[in-house]
Parts: sequence; structure tokens; C-alpha cells
Amino acid sequence: MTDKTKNNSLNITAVDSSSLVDKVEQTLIDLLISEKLNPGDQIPKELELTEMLGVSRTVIREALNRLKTIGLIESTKRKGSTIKSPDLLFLLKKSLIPNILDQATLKDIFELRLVIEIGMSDLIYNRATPEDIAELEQIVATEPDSPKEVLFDVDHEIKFHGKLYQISGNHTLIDFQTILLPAFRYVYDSGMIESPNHDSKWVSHQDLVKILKDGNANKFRNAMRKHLDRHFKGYFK
Amino acid sequence: MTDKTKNNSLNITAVDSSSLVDKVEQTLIDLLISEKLNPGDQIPKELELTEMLGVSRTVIREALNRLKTIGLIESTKRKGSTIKSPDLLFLLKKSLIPNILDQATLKDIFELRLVIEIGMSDLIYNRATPEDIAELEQIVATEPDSPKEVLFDVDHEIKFHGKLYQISGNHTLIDFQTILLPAFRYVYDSGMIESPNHDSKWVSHQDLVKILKDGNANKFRNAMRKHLDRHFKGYFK
DNA sequence: TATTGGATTATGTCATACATAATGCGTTTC
DNA sequence: GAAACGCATTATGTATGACATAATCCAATA
Repeated sequence: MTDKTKNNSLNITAVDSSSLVDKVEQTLIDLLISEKLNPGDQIPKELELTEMLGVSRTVIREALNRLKTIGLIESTKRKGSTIKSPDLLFLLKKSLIPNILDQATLKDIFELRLVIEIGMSDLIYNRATPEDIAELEQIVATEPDSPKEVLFDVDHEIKFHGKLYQISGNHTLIDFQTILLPAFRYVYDSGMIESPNHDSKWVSHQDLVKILKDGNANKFRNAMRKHLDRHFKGYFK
Repeated sequence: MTDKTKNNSLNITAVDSSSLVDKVEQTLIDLLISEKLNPGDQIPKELELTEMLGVSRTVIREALNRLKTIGLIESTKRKGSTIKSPDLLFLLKKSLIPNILDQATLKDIFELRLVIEIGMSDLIYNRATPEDIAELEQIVATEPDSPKEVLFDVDHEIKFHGKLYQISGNHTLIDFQTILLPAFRYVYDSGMIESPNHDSKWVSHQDLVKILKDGNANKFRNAMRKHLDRHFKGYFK
């Protein structure tokens, strides 16, 4: 009778069900970490790894392929594989296909956008150049004065807020926006969330620009919060 | 004379240098999108794909392996591969190995943490239960009263802020924290950023809890900003 | 000196065979 | 008749050998 046949309170060690490729992948990642390898450094050739780890080239290749997929290495013919500083957001871009994400995650992402835009107010306020502000002014110039008349135009929305991301100067954030966008748009298009209405206290894009120009960091942050308030509705009541 | 031999101003179409696997991968992703497939749906078997796309099983497998790596599919023996709602952050966790990231990205991530923690103040304020607050009070109970005496203890820092992420109720954010953390710690340990000092206007953890309990959303958000101010130093001057 | 044209090397692709886990089904057993 | 067992089936997982292809080096040549 083997341990496997019994599932009661005997001290039975869990069987390692991971595949060979899984193990090799982890081994390689550990190697990258422990050896303190830097971008540009080379890792052993496939055939060398085959010998070192005692598995077939097939397995080595599949494991390397995974590292390649997550952007940790890069391989060229004759040269072999070299370490790379991964583009963190590149992956997200690939895997974030809205119709495949479940609703909970989509909602999380929607919230994430609100969180980020409020939080990055400080970056924006401290980094906006006069040229940036001029550009923002131009973007909002075509908007009607009265909030009541402002339709919710996703494209215009993206243009304005996209510029804000750019002003933040944080490239990871900028990439982030291009990732959040499809999900964001999807949330609206699919009717998960009702298109926002404006009440009288609403802060318009024009107001935001004004405050960015003449206010201070705190004012701008709080104004941004008010601007996004319409999106928060439905979450908190 | 082929187009390839000339590199001057002739109208020369760029050569497609992507590998077969690259193409198959993209083809499969397009398939997922266009066919409006949902999690749980099956995709064709490897051998079927081999016939459909006219490439060897090796290539098919490598492409599938990539989709598996980015969490879009899942494969089991005999059953084949099925679509999966990807865990977005799982990937980041793997590829974010601090010593491999370049400095610029590390700095971006450091900023990102600040952005997120300020921005999620609203989530925290609106979702904190009395039990949450009690727990926070317990965490900060051991801290000295005077800001001046507070040492910068990364572990304690993580404990407190980790609880805040949890209160936010946004699972993507919670995952995010476990990702930002190693990078965050690395930034300090490697001396890229000096360990913060507290000035007299500093808002302590204790202050934050008090405001979360008795203040309002705006006060809490601005307090959080002040609390993190020491980290912002060095960026803006 | 500059260019050309192999030789070399390591990854990329193909083909085939077998191992392994999951599933279903019929047979045995009580 | 129902549970348990064993066997065939199926699709992925692993191993192996062969060849294709791109990048690089180096020697021969003009």
C-alpha cells in the first residue's frame, strides 16, 4: 500500500505535480536572481543547459521560451540568449483582452484608473510646463462653458486625460494608460456602468486647467477628485 | 536584383523578420479576440492547429506555451487547452526582478507606489469597517508618539500599508502591492533614495488612523499625501 | 585595404517516437 | 445492481535526431 492510496490523517507529503518545464523555468529564474546577472549578460547555450540540468533540449527550449515571453531574455541566432530589462507593461498589453476578463477584474481596473489619476495629481502639478498647460488649454478650448451641456465623449476624454499622463513624466504610468484604455472603453460600451451625468458642482476640464495654472498642488488634487466624482458614483452610496 | 539588395530611397517593403512562432502566436490571439471566446471555451487540439496553420507541432506548441505563460490558456492532458481569464498581476510578479530592472523603471515603480497610495485614499475611506480601524489601531499602538523618534522600519511600514491595500477591497490593487514591494524595498536597500527624515509637520500612522476614524474623505486623502511627503522629497524642489 | 565567400556556431523548425495523465467503458466482484 | 478494477483511448508532455537559417569569424582573393 503506497501513501497515495490513503487520504486520511497520515502524514502524507504532497506530490509534486509540476511539469519538467515548470521546474526548469523556476531553476533558471532562480539563477538569474542568485547570480546577480545584469541586462546584457549571457546565459548558457541550450545544449549546455541540456547537459547541466539533465533534460532534453525540448524542455530547455520551452522554459527559455517562457522567459522570453515574460521579457526576461532575448535570443539571437549564433549569439545565444542574453538577459534583458523587461518591459513590464508589454505583457499586460497582450493578456488584457477585455472580453476574456471577468467582470470583477474589469471593475478593479476601472477603479484603478480612478486611483491613479487622483494620485498622479502631484506629479502633474509639479511637472507641468507652460507649454503643457498651453496644450491643455487648446484641447479644452472647444468645450462648451456650461457643464450641463458637456456630452460624455470618450475620445475627447481620452485626449485630455492622455495629455495628463504624459505630463506626469512617468513612463510606466504612460504605458499603463494605453493598457487601461481598452478595458475602460469596454466597461462603458458594454453598459456595465452608466454614462455619467454632471451635477452643478462638477469640475470640468476647463476648471482643472485653470487650477493647474493658478492654484496649488492640494487644490489641484482635490479638484481632480471632484472631476472624477461622477465615476465614483455607483461605487459608494 | 531583388529589393533586398538596395537600401536607398527605392520603395522597399520592410522584410518581415518575425519568427514562425511569433506569427502563430499572433494568429491565435487574434482568434481569441475575433471569435469572442469566453473563459472555459476550448481551442483546437495541437494536431488540428498543425493542419489548420500548416506548421509543425513544435511551432504550435511553442506558441501555445506562450499563451499559457501569459495566462490566456490552460492545458490539461487528454482534455486539450481551454481559455482562461488571466491573472494580470501574476506575470508582473515573475518578471519583476529588481536587480534586472533598469534604474529608470525602478524609479517609475517607486513613484507608482506613491501615486496609488494617495489615489486609493477614497477607496479606503469609504470601505473601512470598524474592525479594520481597530486592526489599524492595534498595528500603530506600538509606535512612539513623537514623530522624531520614529525609525524607518520597512517591515512595519509594510504591515501598516499592506492593511490599507487590503481595506481598499480592490484585488488587483492588493496583488499590485506584493509586486511593488520588492522593488520598493530594493530602492531603499540599494541606496538609490535616502531613508526619509521626519519634519515637524509629518503625519504619522497614528494620525492617519485618527483621521480615518473621525475625519472625512478629503481630509484623509490630504493627510495621506502629507504622510508620504517625505518620499516625494528628492523629486520636486 | 576592401570585399567576397565559405566555415562555424547557436537558435529556429521539422518529424517521429514514446511517456504520462485523464477520461470513459466494459468487466469483474460482492 | 452498484462499486471497484483494469484496459483502451486521447491529447498533452518529453526525448531524440536531423536539417534550416541567421550571425559571426576568418582566410582567400582582387
